[in-house]
Amino acid sequence: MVTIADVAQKAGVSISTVSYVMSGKRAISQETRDRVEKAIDSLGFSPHAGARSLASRSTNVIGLQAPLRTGVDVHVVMQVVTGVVTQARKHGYDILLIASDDSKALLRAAKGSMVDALLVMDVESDDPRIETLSGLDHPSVLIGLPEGRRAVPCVDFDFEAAGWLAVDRLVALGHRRLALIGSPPEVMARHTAYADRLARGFLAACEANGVHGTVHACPSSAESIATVDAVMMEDPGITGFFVHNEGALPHVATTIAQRGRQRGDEPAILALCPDDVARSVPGLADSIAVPAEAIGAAATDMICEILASGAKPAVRLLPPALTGAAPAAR
Amino acid sequence: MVTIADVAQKAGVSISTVSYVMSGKRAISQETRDRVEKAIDSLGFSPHAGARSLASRSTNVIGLQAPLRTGVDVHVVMQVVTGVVTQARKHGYDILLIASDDSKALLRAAKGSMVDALLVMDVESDDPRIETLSGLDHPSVLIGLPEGRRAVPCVDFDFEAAGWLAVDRLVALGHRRLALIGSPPEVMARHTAYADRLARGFLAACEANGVHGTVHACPSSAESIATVDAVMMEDPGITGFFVHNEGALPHVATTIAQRGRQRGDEPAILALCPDDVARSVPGLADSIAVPAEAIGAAATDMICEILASGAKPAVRLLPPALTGAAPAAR
DNA sequence: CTGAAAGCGCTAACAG
DNA sequence: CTGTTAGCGCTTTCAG
Repeated sequence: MVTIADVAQKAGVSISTVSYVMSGKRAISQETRDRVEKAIDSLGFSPHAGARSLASRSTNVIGLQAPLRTGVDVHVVMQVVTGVVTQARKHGYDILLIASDDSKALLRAAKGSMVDALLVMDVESDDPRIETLSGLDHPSVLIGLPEGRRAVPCVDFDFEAAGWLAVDRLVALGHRRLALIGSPPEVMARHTAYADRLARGFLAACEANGVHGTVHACPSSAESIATVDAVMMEDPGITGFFVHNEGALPHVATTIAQRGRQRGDEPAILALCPDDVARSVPGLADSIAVPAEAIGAAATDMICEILASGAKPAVRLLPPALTGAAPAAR
Repeated sequence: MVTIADVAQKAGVSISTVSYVMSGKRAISQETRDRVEKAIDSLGFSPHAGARSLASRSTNVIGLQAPLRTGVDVHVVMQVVTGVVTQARKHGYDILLIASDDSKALLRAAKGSMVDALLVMDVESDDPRIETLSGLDHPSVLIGLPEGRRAVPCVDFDFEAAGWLAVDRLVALGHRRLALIGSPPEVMARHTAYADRLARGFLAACEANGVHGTVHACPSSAESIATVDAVMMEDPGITGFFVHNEGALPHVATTIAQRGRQRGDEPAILALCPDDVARSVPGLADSIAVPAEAIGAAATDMICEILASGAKPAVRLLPPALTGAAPAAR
C-alpha cells in the first residue's frame, strides 16, 4: 500500500504539505503543488479512508436506510436510491446501504462512526425512528413527511398537492364521481406517510369541488383486478380513476378500460407514478409524475448542506405536475 | 464520544483486555468479561470503525456495484441487493453501494481502503471490469457469468440450464414451435451475460429436441405488444412462448392469450422471473423462478468465505426449477 | 509558504 | 489470564 509518506518522500516535501495539497486548506506554491500532484498519481496514491476518518472525525459517507423488501413501489425506491447515490458522489460522499428498517441499524451506523449523516426512506406517519434520529448528534434527513413535530428535516414529493391536482384534473375532464385506487392494504395499514397524505389531499379536493370521492386500498398483484371490479360494481357512476399503485397499474388500466367499454362510458385514468412507468402502460392519457430521482437528489443536497454549513432543518416538498404521457405503442 | 479507554477505566482493566473481550481473540476470565461487557453497554460504547480499520487493516465493508438504472429487471436487482445486504450483515459486514458502473469506481473503493472486497453485478460477456478486478489485491465475486477466462469467481443463476428446462417443459406440453421473448434490445446488444446464456441454452435445447425455436429481443414497455404480435404474425405455428422480460410480462401474457383466442389455439406461456412477479401476472400456468435473493446471498457467502479462509475462486451456478405459479385471482 | 510532531481510537505483538 | 506499548495513515495544531 502506498501511503502519504511515500508521496512526501517522492516529492521531496513533508507529509503535511501533501495533506494540504489534497485538502486545499492552505496556500501552496504552484511549484510544490505540481511536484506533489505528480508524485500522487505516479504512485497511484489514494488516502486510507479509515485513517482519514480517524484523524478528521468525518467519514465522507452517508448512511441510507432504504426499504428493500418488494411490495413497495420498486421503481420508485430504485430511482430515489439512484438519485441519492448519484448526487452524493457529486458532493464527495459515498453511500452505506442500511437494509434493516429499525432504529438499531441507524444507531449502529452512527455510533460506530461509520457515517457522517443519515438518510431515511419509507417513513411512517408516526415513526419511532424519528426519536432515535433526533437524539443523535449526526444530522439526518427523512425522505418522506411524517405527521407531528418536525424534529428532523424532511424532503418529499407533495403527495397532498398531488391529490388536489388529480381531482382538479378529473373534474375538469367532466368527471363527478372519483375513486382513488391506492397503495396495497399493508402500506395503508402501516400509515405510510405518503399514502395518508395523498388520501387526505384527494378527499379534501373532492369536497372542495363538490364531487364524490372514495379511497381504496389495492393489492399490487393481479388481485388488483378484483378490487377495481368491486369498486366499479358498487358504484357504477364512478368514471374518474386516480391510480397510485405501480404494480397494479397495468392490470387496473386494462380492467377499467374494458369495463368502461362494456357499460358504454369512457372512464378516465390518471396515474401517479414515475414518468417511465406511465409510458410503459398502454392507454394512459396523462399522469402525474413522481419525480423519484429528484427526491433522492434533493434529500442528498439538503443533508450535504447541513453537513457543510450547519444549515437549519427544514421541510422541502417537490410540487406535482401533470405530464402528458407519450402515446403508448399500438 | 466514548472510547475504548473509557470502557477500560470503568471496568478497571487495560484497553487491550477490552479489545480482546470484543474480538474473542484470547481467553478472558468470566469475571472480567462480565465487568467489561457491563461497562460497554452502560456507556453505550461502539468502536470507531475508522480506527478499527486503520489498526486491523480491514473494514468489514463489502463494496457492491449495482446497476441502479431502470430498464434492467428492477425486481431482480432489488432482490439480489436485498440478498446481499441481508447475508452480509449475518457475516458481520456492511455494504457500500457503488452506483457508477465503471472500473474507476471500483478502484476508488478498493484503493481508498473503503472496502475489504467487491461484489459486481450486471456483468457483460466480455466485461472490462474483470481485468480491473483481477489486478486488485482485494478479493471479488461477480454476480453473473461472463465468457472466457475465469479470472474472478462467479455466482449466478444457471440461465443456460433454464433455457433447456423451458424447452423440455414446452415440448412435454406438446409444443413444436417455440419462441423466446427475451430481454430488451439494449440488453441484448450489450451482450449482458445472462441474456446470451439463456438464448444459447434455449436454442441448443430446441435443436436437441428437434423442434423449431427463435429468439426475440423485446422492449420492456407496452411496445412489447407489437413485438409479440409481429412474432405471432410471422410464424402462426408458434404456440410455445418462453418469456424472460419482467416489464413486458403482463402485456405479453395478455396479448398472447388474446391472439391465441382469436386464432383458436391455446398457446403456452412459460415465464422466467422471480416467483412473486410470476404470481402477480394473471393467467400464467407455471414459471421458472429466478432465485434472485438466493443469488445475492450465495455471492455474499462466497466472498465472505474467501475473506475468511482464502478459499479458492470458483464458479457457482444455482439450478433452475419449475414452479407452479399460484392461480392468479379471477 | 513549509516542517515537525502530537494525536485520532483501536489492534496485536510482546512481555509477563 | 492480563497489561504495556508500538504502530496503523492521516489531519492539524504549533513553530518557523
